[in-house]
Amino acid sequence: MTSQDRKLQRNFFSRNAKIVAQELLGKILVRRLNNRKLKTKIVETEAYFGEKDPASRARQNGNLRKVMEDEPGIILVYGVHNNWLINFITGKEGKAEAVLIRALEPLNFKAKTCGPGLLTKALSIDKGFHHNNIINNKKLWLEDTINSDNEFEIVDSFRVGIKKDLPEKLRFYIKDNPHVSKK
DNA sequence: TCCAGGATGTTCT
DNA sequence: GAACATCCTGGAC
Repeated sequence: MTSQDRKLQRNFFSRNAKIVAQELLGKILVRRLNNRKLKTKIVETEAYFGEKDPASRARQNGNLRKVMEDEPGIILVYGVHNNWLINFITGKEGKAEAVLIRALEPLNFKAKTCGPGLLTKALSIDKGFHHNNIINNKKLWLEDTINSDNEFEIVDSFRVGIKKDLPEKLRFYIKDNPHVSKK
């Protein structure tokens, strides 16, 4: 199996954000920085729905919603509280769904990645990645897990740090992982 | 009680 | 439409 085979393709993202959020857990996020590859494992995600989600800024920001309605696999970088947050567009076009990456586990380097703002700093992800494609990207992409490294338990809960939340559990994380921002 | 981080809200271009 | 500053919440000491 080549590295290309393990890359997550567009059909992975073209499903409901809630499903994609759960299946992204344990996947490998690779960031090519300078001359090395920084590998991280996704340990915490949240699903967002731009249209009816009171927590989503895409609700009032027309530009963000436009991106969320774009095709699945698009990277959405969003500035908040002087930090950058990274999302992946999911669902069918025009659906305005996205998955927020909240926490990562660094595999071959050390960094503080227990939070959406911290992980973007650790990987040098900024506004330059906005509206790029995760599927065909030279600097940032996702890979499926190589072997049976998928032995973990997924926990669902309500989202964190949000003023107005939906009455749904849209936050997912790997149980007992030390890099999750909150238990 | 203090420090750090975070899908908020406002302002500038 | 995009950038920034402030406020609020959660975790650490």
